[in-house]
Parts: sequence; C-alpha cells; structure tokens
Amino acid sequence: MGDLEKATRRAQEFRQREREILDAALALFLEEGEDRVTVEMIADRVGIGKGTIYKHFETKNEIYLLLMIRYEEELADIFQRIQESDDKERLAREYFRFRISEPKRYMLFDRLEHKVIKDHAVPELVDKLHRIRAANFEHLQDIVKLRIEEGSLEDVNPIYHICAAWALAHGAVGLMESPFYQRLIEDKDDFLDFLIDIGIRMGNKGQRGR
Amino acid sequence: MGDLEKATRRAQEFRQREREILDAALALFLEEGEDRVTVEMIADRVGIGKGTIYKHFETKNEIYLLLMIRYEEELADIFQRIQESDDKERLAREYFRFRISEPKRYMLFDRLEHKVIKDHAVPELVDKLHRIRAANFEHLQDIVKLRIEEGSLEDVNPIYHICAAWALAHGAVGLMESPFYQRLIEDKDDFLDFLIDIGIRMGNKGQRGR
Amino acid sequence: MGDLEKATRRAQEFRQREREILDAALALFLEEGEDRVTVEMIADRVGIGKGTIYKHFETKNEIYLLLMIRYEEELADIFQRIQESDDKERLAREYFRFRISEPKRYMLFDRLEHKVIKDHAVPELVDKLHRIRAANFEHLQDIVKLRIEEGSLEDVNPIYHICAAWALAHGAVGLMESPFYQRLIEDKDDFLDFLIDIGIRMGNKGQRGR
Amino acid sequence: MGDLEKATRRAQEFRQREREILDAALALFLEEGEDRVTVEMIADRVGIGKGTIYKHFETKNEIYLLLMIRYEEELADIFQRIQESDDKERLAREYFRFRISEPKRYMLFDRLEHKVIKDHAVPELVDKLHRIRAANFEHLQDIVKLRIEEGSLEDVNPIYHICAAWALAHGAVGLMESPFYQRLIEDKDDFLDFLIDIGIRMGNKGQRGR
DNA sequence: TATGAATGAGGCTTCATTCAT
DNA sequence: AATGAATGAAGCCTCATTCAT
Repeated sequence: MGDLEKATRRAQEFRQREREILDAALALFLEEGEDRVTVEMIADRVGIGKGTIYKHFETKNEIYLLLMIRYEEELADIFQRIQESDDKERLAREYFRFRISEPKRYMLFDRLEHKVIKDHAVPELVDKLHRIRAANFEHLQDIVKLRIEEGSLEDVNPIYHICAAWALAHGAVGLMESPFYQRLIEDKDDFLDFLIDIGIRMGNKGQRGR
Repeated sequence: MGDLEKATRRAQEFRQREREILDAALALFLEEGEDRVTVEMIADRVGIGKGTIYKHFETKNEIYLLLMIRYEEELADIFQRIQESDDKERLAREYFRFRISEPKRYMLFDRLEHKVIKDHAVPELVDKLHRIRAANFEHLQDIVKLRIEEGSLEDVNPIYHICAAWALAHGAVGLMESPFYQRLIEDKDDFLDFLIDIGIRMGNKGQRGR
Repeated sequence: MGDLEKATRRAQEFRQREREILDAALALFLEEGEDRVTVEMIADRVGIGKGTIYKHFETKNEIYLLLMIRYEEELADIFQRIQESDDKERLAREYFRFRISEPKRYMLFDRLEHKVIKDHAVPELVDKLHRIRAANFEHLQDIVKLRIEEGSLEDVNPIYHICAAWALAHGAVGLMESPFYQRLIEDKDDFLDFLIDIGIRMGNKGQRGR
Repeated sequence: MGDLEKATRRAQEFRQREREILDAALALFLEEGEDRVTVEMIADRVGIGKGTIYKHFETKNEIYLLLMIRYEEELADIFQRIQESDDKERLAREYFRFRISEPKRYMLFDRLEHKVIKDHAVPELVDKLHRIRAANFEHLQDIVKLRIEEGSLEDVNPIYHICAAWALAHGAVGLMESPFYQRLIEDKDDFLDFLIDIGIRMGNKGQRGR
C-alpha cells in the first residue's frame, strides 16, 4: 500500500471515529438527557479515552452544534433530491414527515440551540448552522412560490406558508413528546393524519377568510 | 396585636416571601437561561440569604416545579372564570392567547419539564402538576364537547380538537422565539392573526375532507 | 453579644481565613514550587475544603496577585515609616535589606509576575499592583532627589540611582538563590556586606567618571 | 555514495533536526511563555510530527535542559576565544555584554532552572549543566586572579568580583525586562552605559572603603 | 525512522446543599 | 427564622507521553 493510500485510509478512519462519537453522543443525549451526559460517558460508549474526544472536537458545545448541523444538512439533502425530481408536490409531505419523524431528536436540538445561544458558544458554528438553515429556507421558498404561481397555494407572503407549516410541525412534535399528552392520544397515527391533513390544507387556496 | 394575629401575619409574610422568591427565580431564568442561574443569584435578587431559600423549598428542582404549577394554575383560573361566564365561545381565543402571550416563559417550562422528568425529581410535585393539567384538560374537553353538540365543531374525538390547538399554539410559540425565524417575519401581529385564524378555523365543521 | 458585634466578628474571621489561605499558599509555593501546588493542596494545608478557597478568591491567579500585592504593600509600609521619621539615610539600607531579606519569596513573585502577565490574568489586580509599585517608586524618587540636593548623591536622573539599586538588589537575590553560586560563597554575610557596600557607594558623588 | 557516507549524512541530518527543534522550542518559549508551549506546538513549528520530537529527546524537561546547556556552552566559547587572545581586558565587557544581550532568553533559563530543579528532572543533564558552568567559572576565576596579580583589581576573594558582576548583570537583565521599569527608563542605552560603568568600576582597586 | 491518534492522570472551577450560629 | 461560610462531588479540559503502523 502506498503512502498516499495509507494516509487516505487514516483520514477515513478518523472521519469514521468522528461519526461514531457524534452517534454515541446523540444516542446518549436522547436516552439520558443532555445535561446528564458527560464527555466521559460519551467516550466510554464509543470505547475510547476521554482525551480522544478532544482530538476531534474542541469543546462539548462543538459536539452539540455539529449534531445540529448534521440534522440541518440531512434536511438539505432532502431538498436537493426533491429539487432534482419533478414531483414538487411531494415536498410538503416529505418536509413535514422528516420534521416529525424523530421528535425526540428534534426537540433535543431545540433545547440545545437555546443552551448554546445563551452560552454564546462557538459562534462560527452557530453561524454555519444558520447559513445552512437559510439556504434550506430559500429552497422551500422557491417551491412555495412556484406553487403559488401555479395556483395551488393561496397568494400570501410565501414566508407565511412556510412558517405555518413549521409551527404545526413543531407543535406536533412537542405534542407527541409531551408525557402528558402522550397518554391521551391512543391512536397516534390517526391523529398525525388529522394533523398533517390540516398542515397540507391550511395554506390551500380558497381556505382562508371563510 | 394578639398572638393569633401575629402568627397570621407571620404566615402571610412567609407566603409573600415565597412568592417573591418564585418571581425572582422566574425572572432570572428568563433573563439568563435556567442553566446559568444559581440559587445564590435568586437569593441576591430577592435580597435574602441563600439559606433562607431552603426554608421555603427543599431543592432547586422544587422551584422549577412550583413555577410550572403556578403556570398551570393560572390556566385553571382562566377556565374557572370562563366557565362561570356564559360566553363559551371566547374559550378558544382566550386559551390560545394565554398560551402564546408569554412565549419565553412557555418555552422555559417546556425545557424545565424535560429536565425535571429526566432527573426523576420531586415526583409528588410532578404528579400534582399533571393532575392540575388533567383537570384543565377535562374542562377543555367539556367545552369542546358542548360545541360539538351544538354543531359548531366537527364531530371527531374532542381530544383531537384540543391537541391540534395545543400543537398550533406550541408551534407558534416556538416560531416566535426562534432567533432564526424571528428575522424573517416582519409584521409579527399580522402573522399571528394568520395563525390564530388557522387555529380557530381548523376544527370548524365543514372544513375537513375538502 | 449584639448583632453588629456578631457581624463584625464574622467579618474578622473571614478576613483571618483569607490570610490563612494566603499564608498557606505562599508557604507551599516556596516549598514545592508554584507549578506543583494545586488549589487542593492549599486547602488541605489550611484544613478546609477546596470549594472554600473559591469563596475568598475567584481564581488561582488571584491568589498569586494578592500575594504579590501584599509584598508591595509591605514595602509601602516601610516607606511610610521612614518618611515619618527624620532619618532619611536609613532608606537605602532598609530598602535594600527588605528586598534581599527573603530571596525565595522575592524570586517567586518575579516568576509569578511573568506567568500572570503572559496569561493576561486578572488585569485589574495587575493594575493595582503596578499602581502601588508606582507610588512606592514616587517615594523613593522623592528621597533620592532630596539626597541629590543635599549633595550626597551624584546629580544624574534620580531614576538611574533607583534602577541601579534595584538591579543590584535583584542580582543579589538571584545570586543568593542560585544553587550553583550558593556553593561558591562560603560566608554569605561577608559577601552581602561587600555587595551592599557597592550598592551604597555606587551612586555617591565623586564616584563616577574617574 | 558509500554506505558510510550515507550514514554520516544521516547522522548530520539528525543533528541538524535536533538543532531545529531546539531553535523552534526556544523561539516559542520566548514568544508565548514556556508554560503555554506544548510539545505539539514545537513539532508544528519545525514541520514534523510530535512523535519525532521524542526520537530526539526523552522528555520536555530534557529540551529545557539542552537549551540551558547550549547557552552555557556559548559562554564557554566566548571564554575559549578570549583565552586564546591576549586581550584579557576585554573579558569583563564581553562577559557582561553576553549576559545582558538577550535578557528574555536569560530570564527564561532562570525560570526553567527553577522549574527543572523543583521537578528533580533529568539529574544527569542538570549535573552536566553545572559542570560546564563550573568550568566557565574556573576560567573567569583564573583571569580575575591574573588581573588581581597585575594590580588592576582589588585583592579580595576573586569569587567576590565574579559574583558582584554576575549580580549586576542579573539585575540589569531583570530591570530591562520588568514591564514596570521598562516604562521608566527612556534612554535604555544611556542607562546601560551607566550600569556597565558601575560594573566595570566596582571591583577596581582603590574604589573600596572610601 | 517518522507519525499522530490515543490515552488518562490531573488541574481548575462550579454550585446545590448543609449546618452552626 | 435567617444567614452565609463551608463543603466536595462532579464536570470540563489540557497535554506529556506512548505505541501501532
């Protein structure tokens, strides 16, 4: 094996370990609650030493942020694939579904964002996160505009459509995860259908002002 | 002044101090973020000693929970007053408005509930919180049932109506507080009208299945 | 005992403990070398808990600086007493002697100043230290000026006299503490006399330019 | 090229790298302060891997000591050259000048010696350092004796002359580097002349006891 | 020989809680 | 009842050194 090959493999393994750490961290945050997870616990779960974590990430806050960025990049992937396809209609559903599909993870990031911002931590990564989110938002906006032009959606500020969908998704997630409400809804899928239905419908042309 | 009077006054002052502590704690949590507020900071703001706080509350978690219970009791008050009046229609709006009116506080309790439950802290108070919430929920349900019977709301499981409203409120709050979305919405009131409109309409008879 | 008295005693005890901590810290720094002394070691020597140290001082660097300030204030005391007396001549010797009397302590502070400045630590206290030093320096300068006027010292910039004395004292200290030179000088007192003699003489009128 | 040649070149390159590492270490220690420089920083500056440093030096303390030894060997070189020349008079000035010429470096070694001795680190190298220093000292002593015999210097224990010069040089260095005194002396060169003058004069015959 | 990922002991600091006054 | 000094467990992070490749 040549030196170049070796170096490449090394770099790959390094990346791989980075992913392992992030996966372990995410899993632990979800299981135990972010505040109860120490860097040492993450290291233990990966089966490495505490110090190794700090070869990959500068601080614990950086781990938080990289997880959040990863989430936002997954969203970006979805947009990418959809934009390349012709079926723009699938967007609303796909987007909605992704946002709702892992409520615990979603809410974790919601809390983490609050924590990280209050701490003024790793501002460059916070910026990066917001830039990706802004790009994703642009994509959404483009598609909403298209659908307004073709007459499928009511012609209000496209931002309104997006924000309303965001809010409903966010609310649905909060609901599904609320230990109080969890008990009340017996058939989650049926309820989610009800909600998604509202989400899809709510911006449709002709709905408003009736 | 008799001994009884004195004792009564003492008890009142004690209650009053309790309220002051909770107020100071809430204010600090909102200003600084709950994780950055120490018991000492709360005591300082009230102008008492740190030890005194522990005469009123057993742990910091208890403070968290009492604040949450207070919130839920304010909700109960609203329900109480409404039930005594005849104008049942105001309910949806009042409820919605209360939930949205102090988004920072609302989201604080959202985070606190997660924290407190993950810590398995003060289970009796968690129970109490959930009991109050359940009672509130009963009230809501009663009124929704009434409005279904009178034909104003679509005849699905009343819980669905309530949960949908909850979700929308929750989402609206999250949206208004998201530093990212905050920048996008120029006219907040206009947007909130848009959302409340959806909230009111969404369960109305005749809306669904179109 | 009245409440005021009680409070006063409390405050005094607090101050006393502060002194104990500083004394223990200084002793340990001298014995073990500042880099090998941990906050825990200091606490152990005082017989208190680690956390207690942080009720008195914000950081370990603050301890460093307070010790240095204490030293400089002792110097200020000497100046004070001398200025109140008439025997201005004693100054040179007193000053010289104080600087040389505890060479280990002196050199410790020399190292600490370097460390603390490189760390950009506790800048307010560094400023305070420098202000005290500047005041002390003013005193010195006044007296040197007097002695120049009365014709005892050669009429060059008074700062030169002071700096030369400073340098000789600093050098003497370094010498006495150098493990290498320590072995060479058998009769330390005799040598110190030799040095002090030089120190006293070196700025005398008529010495220069021969 | 023969194997021998190759091996020689290898050995030379190895030596060369050693020098590079020491140079980089010294530069970093001076720039950043020894406590803030990690082995990794040194390796990065040389452009080699961290592990490679440990092929050349057993510990970080060894680097400290080799730098100090290098300094002492440079001094030895000066003595060597001077001894070979006839101009013994230049000695005092050359010696003084060398000691003062790089005050930061000089003071660094002063601190390092303290650290290294407190750590009881690499005793063999400490010994070596002291042996070189002792040899240098012998040279100095020889020359001082000569000058006493020829009547240039006052006839006290030669060690006293040397130590006094050492002390003044040490003090001058400390002065020039003190951030406090730095501000006070406007014309450094003028002041240094003043000091060197004292240094040269102070042991001259006829100066004492006046 | 050169590398750099991995290690883990060890340091500093925080803060909820206790308890003697 | 009120106080606030004292506590120490616990967490984050650093870095000299090792070792497999």
